[in-house]
Amino acid sequence: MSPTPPQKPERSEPTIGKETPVPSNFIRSIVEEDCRTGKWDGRVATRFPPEPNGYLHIGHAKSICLNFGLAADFNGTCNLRFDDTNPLKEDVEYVDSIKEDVRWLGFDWQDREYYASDYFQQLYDYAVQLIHKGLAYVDDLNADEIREYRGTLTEPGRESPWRNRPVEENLDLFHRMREGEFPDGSRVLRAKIDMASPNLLMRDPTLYRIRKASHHRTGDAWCIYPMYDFTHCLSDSIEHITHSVCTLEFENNRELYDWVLARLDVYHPQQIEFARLNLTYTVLSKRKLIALVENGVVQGWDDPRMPTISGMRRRGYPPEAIRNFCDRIGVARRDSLVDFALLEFCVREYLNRHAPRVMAVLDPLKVVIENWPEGRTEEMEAVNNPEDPAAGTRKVPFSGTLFIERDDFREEPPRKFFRLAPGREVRLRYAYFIRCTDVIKDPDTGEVVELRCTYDPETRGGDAPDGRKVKATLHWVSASHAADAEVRLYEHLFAEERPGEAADFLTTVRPDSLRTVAAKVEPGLTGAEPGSRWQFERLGYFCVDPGDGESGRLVFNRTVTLRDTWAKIAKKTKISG
RNA sequence: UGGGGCGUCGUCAAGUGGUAAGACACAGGAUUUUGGUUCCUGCAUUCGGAGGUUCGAAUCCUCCCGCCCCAGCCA
Repeated sequence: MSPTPPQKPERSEPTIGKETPVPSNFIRSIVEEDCRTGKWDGRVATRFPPEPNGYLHIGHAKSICLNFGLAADFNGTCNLRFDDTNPLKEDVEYVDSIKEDVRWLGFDWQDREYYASDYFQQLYDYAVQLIHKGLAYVDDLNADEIREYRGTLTEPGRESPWRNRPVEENLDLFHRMREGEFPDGSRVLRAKIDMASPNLLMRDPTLYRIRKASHHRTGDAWCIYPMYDFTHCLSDSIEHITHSVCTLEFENNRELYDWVLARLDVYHPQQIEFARLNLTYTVLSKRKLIALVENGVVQGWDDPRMPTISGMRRRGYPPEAIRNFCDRIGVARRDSLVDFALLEFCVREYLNRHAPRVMAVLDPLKVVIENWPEGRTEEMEAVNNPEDPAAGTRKVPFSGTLFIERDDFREEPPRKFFRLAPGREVRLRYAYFIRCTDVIKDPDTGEVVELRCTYDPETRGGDAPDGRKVKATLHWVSASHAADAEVRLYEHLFAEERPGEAADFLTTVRPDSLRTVAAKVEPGLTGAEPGSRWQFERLGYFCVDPGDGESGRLVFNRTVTLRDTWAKIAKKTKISG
């Protein structure tokens, strides 16, 4: 007998459009006002400027949705620009993953893929201009000395002895820095601003440093590299960005950007800062995420427990849900910690409407129907998605030997436990009512190893002609027809709501964030497409692992559980599940 | 204790002088062949605190308190 072919799995088509209108926020208001007054001639040009030194995470998604969303809604453009000014930390692996993730999230930068490294010559020329104007100088102080001279939060800094070198000497030295005449760390180019500024970033910030390292894009063409602050504001200027949206910690840098752009007398975008995203039970700092990967706490950047876009993709989070989440959390200037439950809500909301239902038993308990005709198999008709009539129905084989969920049986049922127990009758979804007549245990361990039941032939499909009711409906799988699958059950990676606040966040990692079980799934799932998303009825949403499904093995990652009212009752009444 | 920011429900978040939206979470209840979904209902007499201005303040003023960011040749 050939099993029903897999249903059409739920898959996301990348879309640029919004599912629901985006709630407004102070940045949209500014953009709206600027369009109204014609401040930028009605132009809206944003950009998403990642450094290719790590994978994108949900915090980046907030910025991506904001910047691309602004562009889409105001008929503008959003550039993808890599701020790749530090060859020591950056790599093409990261630029590739970033592009893939932005695309997967549903955004399109068309031909506007830029790299700060493409501006190196122009940036160099700008630096020379500053030197000409007496606004930048080559400093021979080393890193330690520069730090000493900088002063502290409460004390002004001191001027470097090299600060007042003649322009010609600075020009010559800077040129020779570029030519590779000096070793790494021996000299830097600094802006000549104000060593007594209360804003430390204005105390003669470094503009260029010597780094004889090859760059993933420019190779060995350069041995001096511009600093982020100098590069970033000028890159925005070069690209004629109108609204340079960034996170709050760059507010202090704005004074420096204003200084650079004003002294160079170039196009001057408007910077607007917003609060970065923080999520409960997770960390979002690049440093900490790298630590998780490098310490082997997780299996890689795309481990389903990671808050990275690639991790969430592998976990089964649909891009639509992530976008919706980003729209719901809002954009404001106050520090915030968003409840992870909101993300899960968005995931469930989307998956409820789109994921086909299927039956799978994660912790199988054998059930033998004693009055079932020997060798008989029936095809039960099951609804693919009650939320979507167009999803149709499928056939699921039923026989006299089944598996049900071990959690669905209790020898001594506690109060409010509606599921199977000795003598009790329940419904098997889309099949028959069954009644438990006997419990078979392992004589040594006392563990329940099998249930003997009888079925009522009158209840085919799940309704009793005599109108009698049952209080529970259980999912099941026919033992001889079921397919084997490995199912990975994920929990939060961290035990603490704010792991980042622990002295050592690695100590808050849960040892049980991943549990792997051998499950029995309905035969139609055989050959399910990698990345496809399903609802295992009564359990949760699961996604076929895109990577580990080779050699015909079926591997599912649990995306998120269904809301579980029983678990809440059980917990509340101190009944262990 | 220099400078820059921020403080509205458990968590996000509207509100910009006229008498506290919405969402998540949570708690009840209805419907249900997923203890799912859906649907009702409840959930800030109060906006970090104290004064003041005003007929009227979360919104204006003053002082105070708390939290975040900045001392990379990282971004």
